[in-house]
Amino acid sequence: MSIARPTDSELEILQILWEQGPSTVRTVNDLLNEQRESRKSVPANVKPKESAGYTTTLKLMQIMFEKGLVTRKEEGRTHIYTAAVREKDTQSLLLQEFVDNAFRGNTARLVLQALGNHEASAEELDEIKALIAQIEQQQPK
Amino acid sequence: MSIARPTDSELEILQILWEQGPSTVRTVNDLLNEQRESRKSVPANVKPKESAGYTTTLKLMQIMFEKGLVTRKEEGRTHIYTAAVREKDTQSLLLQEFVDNAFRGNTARLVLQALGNHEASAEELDEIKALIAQIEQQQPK
DNA sequence: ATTTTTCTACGAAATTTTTCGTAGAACATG
DNA sequence: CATGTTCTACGAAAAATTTCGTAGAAAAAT
Repeated sequence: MSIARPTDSELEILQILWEQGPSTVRTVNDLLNEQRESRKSVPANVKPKESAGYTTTLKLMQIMFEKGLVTRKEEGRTHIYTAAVREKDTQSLLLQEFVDNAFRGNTARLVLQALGNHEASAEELDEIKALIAQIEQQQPK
Repeated sequence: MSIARPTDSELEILQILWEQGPSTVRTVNDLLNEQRESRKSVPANVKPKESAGYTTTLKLMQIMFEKGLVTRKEEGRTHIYTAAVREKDTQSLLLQEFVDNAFRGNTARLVLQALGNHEASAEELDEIKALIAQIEQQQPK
């Protein structure tokens, strides 16, 4: 069986687990709401979500457990949740899907669009140039 | 009022309108199902959709009309639909949302990931290098 | 002139995703 | 120990998206 695709809400929780490491529902819920609060001011944000109730987050994490997106272990009365999928792998999966849906599989156009929209720093550009050079090296011609 | 965000199914229809230009529901539905049929063989495809019934596509396009994603004009008994949003603008919107959700706004990482996953051709790489050079020119240092 | 096909409109079922209320157990606090 | 807080479990409502059935008008085919 392959890795289940996380929904948007599930992804939000995974982000926190990746960043924080193993956490309780309480911690995840608190951080989630902090983030949502601060993102309200970001102009580029289309539809900022409201603060999530505790049981909402709990239920989501239980579903993620069933799907195999997270593992958990009992620590006294509470559960400690850990991401069961790697950030890179998940991003790769979602990116593949996204480039198919929105760019018809044309990765180059996505990259160009991303670079075009975005105020790229010199460091970022250097990083990208380095990667390109590396790819060119591997597949010469 | 801002541009409504298309759902996945709506995006699929927009893709066809962008590619074909103004079309009837019949045409869109036929092409849609052709595409879905051929995509079934693509291995990277997670959950290939089934063939869509005619009224399903009709209903979707009616909804898109209400949302302002498409315009239409009567041509005898039938309607000719036209995309009311530009492909670039829509991609830009969706990309912004995606990079926020899946990469926490880190565009550089998305670009690196995209280049890393993808078998980039020399032409694509050249194109990207050219754009980078251009950006560096505009914001020297 | 019937019958069959092809449209639109539209309500509503089916699905998927998200949110929440309630209940009961464990724990903490006074 | 009584009271209030904090857990999990779980059903089910709410919301968002997708799919489809039915009806009626117009057009095409027989």
